[in-house]
Amino acid sequence: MLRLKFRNCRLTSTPSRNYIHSNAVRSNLHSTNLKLGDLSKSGRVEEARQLFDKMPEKDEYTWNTMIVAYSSSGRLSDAKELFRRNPVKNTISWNALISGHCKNRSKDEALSLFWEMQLQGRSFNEYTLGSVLKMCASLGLLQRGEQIHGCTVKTAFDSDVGVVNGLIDMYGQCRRVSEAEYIFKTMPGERRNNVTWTSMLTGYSRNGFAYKAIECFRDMRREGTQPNQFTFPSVLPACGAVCARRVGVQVHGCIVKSGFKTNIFVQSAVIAMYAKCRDLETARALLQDMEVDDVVSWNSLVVECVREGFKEEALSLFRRMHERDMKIDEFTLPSVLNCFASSRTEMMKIASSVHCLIVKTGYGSYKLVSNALVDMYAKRGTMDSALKVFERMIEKDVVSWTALITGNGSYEEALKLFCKMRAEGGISPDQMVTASVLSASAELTLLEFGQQVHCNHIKSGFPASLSVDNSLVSMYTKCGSLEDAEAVFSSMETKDLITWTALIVGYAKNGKAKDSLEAYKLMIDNGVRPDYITFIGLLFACSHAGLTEEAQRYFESMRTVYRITPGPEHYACLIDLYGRSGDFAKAEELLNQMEVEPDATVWKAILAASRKHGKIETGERAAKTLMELEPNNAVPYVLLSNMYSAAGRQEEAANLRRLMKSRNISKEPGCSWVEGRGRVHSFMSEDRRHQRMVEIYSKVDEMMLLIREAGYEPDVSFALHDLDKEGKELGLAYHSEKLAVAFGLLAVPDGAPIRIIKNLRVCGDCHSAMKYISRVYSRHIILRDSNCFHHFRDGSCSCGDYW
DNA sequence: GTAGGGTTAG
Repeated sequence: MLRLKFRNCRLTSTPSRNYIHSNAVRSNLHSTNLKLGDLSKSGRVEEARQLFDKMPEKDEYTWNTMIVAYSSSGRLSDAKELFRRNPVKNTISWNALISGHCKNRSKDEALSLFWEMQLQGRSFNEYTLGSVLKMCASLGLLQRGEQIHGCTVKTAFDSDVGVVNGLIDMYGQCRRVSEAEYIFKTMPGERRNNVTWTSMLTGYSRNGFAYKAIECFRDMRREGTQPNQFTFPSVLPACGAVCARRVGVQVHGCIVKSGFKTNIFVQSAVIAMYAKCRDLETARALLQDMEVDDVVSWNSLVVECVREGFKEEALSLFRRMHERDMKIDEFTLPSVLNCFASSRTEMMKIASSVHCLIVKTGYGSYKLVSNALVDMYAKRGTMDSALKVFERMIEKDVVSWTALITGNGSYEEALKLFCKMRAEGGISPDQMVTASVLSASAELTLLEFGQQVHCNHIKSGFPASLSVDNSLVSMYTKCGSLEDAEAVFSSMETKDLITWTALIVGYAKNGKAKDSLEAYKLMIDNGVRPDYITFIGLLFACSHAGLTEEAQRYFESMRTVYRITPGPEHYACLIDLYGRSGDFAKAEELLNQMEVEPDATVWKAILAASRKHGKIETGERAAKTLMELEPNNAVPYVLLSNMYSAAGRQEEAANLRRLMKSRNISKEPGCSWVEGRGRVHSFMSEDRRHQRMVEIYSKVDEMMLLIREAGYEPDVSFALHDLDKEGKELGLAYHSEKLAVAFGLLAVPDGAPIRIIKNLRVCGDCHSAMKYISRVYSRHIILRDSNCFHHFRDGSCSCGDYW
């Protein structure tokens, strides 16, 4: 009000001569300032500097425009120097300088200018906050961003829509979607502009919340806000991510109507969307119709062709890019390299020529390209080449490590690499590497390690991912921790075939046949089609629970309902079941009916059945085939020799043992291990290497005493042959699994289950002892042997004494 | 008339 009055006053008074003169100068200055601004905007900084130096008179605007010219072209020290010399500094001068540092990602400098500004008594405003927030967003500086958020609340700038937009974007880019959502939802609806909507949408889309992104797009239009060239490239990837082609087509229609059709960002996103929705034809046609050869659009199509397995098409696109003299970039090459990761060996020649091209063109120094090279070599099993590329990389990121970890054939090596990645610092695991490491932990049955990876993943704040959740379900079942597997399973919003199958197989291997079949029923009710693996789980469950009729029914439905040809694994389960339930003839009949070549698993089942039924002839056939299939396996020798002994054919038994010796085949030594406090404690039979050996042996003695009182009788048929009775009993007492359980009783806290893993099948005497131990000590003992899990609780075992 | 906020390709 005051200012208005003052202005009016000036306007009504008669202008003096001096005033007219100064007005003329001002108008001259004004037009030069505008010229300076134009030069700055078009990036002609040197010309701007020359003009600035020549100007006889300068005002605030002149100085600020020149600071902007330097600042936005990255000449930060020039900007700073000019800022220092500027006699008419104002808030805009500060903002211009800070914005330059923010755009240049000089975060320390930018933030210290931000604080310095305030120390010098100059308050920041909505523009300052906007710049700094954008920098926090693009660098993922969550803590700084939160600090700035605090400033906006204290100074009430959080009512400025530009600042709010910056906050939403910052939280979105720092993967804090719920914070972004909270700010978005609590602001008055009428204040949201299209930047607000687009920022929220982008937050959803980038963080894997595709459906929410699509919903956000609909709400935006419903509220009457027009989407623009920024909105479309954000919503389209969300449609692609969930294969929502119909929604994608609607968005496409909206684009055509809105006139953003020719925008290169929009167009490339449309092509990518169709390609992701497996409509390569439309994608190809759109690419053909484009007025310019846009490398991004071509790249998206190459990527999708690779993903859909059309390698030839991808390579031909790549060739055509060459022919059209398009600039191949660091995004084209990784997709092309992906073609070779899983291709035939003949293709490696082309792969080598692409690698040469990369070296020649200097693209080897691009992270994306090197990552793809590491990935390709690792997946092809040429780890030395992969490591060579990896070690030469200056800046390794989580993708580089993932390529190395996932491609590695050895699980142990994979975990070591993962630990190394964590130890070298600065790199936090993402969903891809988490899923991969969880699978490796599962294969090695490292529950504690898997749990740590799980905890880390929760803390990381990544949204739910199907592949991580599936790996978790699988890891927990493979480590015998069904409660945890169930907890993850029931927390999952979407489940796929892999999820259900992991649970079905998991229950089966943990002796929970009923739950396994129940889960199968639920899966079918949920409209999920079973596959080859699902049926292995189901038949395994049936065979271990003696459910002959059910097994036959499932086996039939495999072929008749789901058109899946049964494989050797399925036959092995059924043969095992018949053998065990006493129907040897059926087992043999099934063997002869097999459409596929029987493998070692099938012959092992036949051998076990023959042994149980004393069918030496079939046993001989099975054992001999097994000796050929697995020349280093001692099992067929031992089992057949035992069958001879049992039939009183001692000489043949001895011959077989001699043959075994002459072929240098020995029984794989039994080994049991317990995981504890980040260490694996392993025990062999009569092992005396452990640090707490004395304690462990006296615990074994106590154990044996207590369980004998409870009714346990040692079964010396499982002991070595050439000892007297007492020696045999002692030998039994110090079997690896008994040492492991004794250690577990000493080291595992009361109430927690003792988890043991054994490389071979558990010995019959140990199995019986474990049952007693679980009762006498009131402990849940979980023993995973080479075949399945045994949950010993209160004197009985989940396997129903069959393994 | 000077300063801030949203976008595509692995």
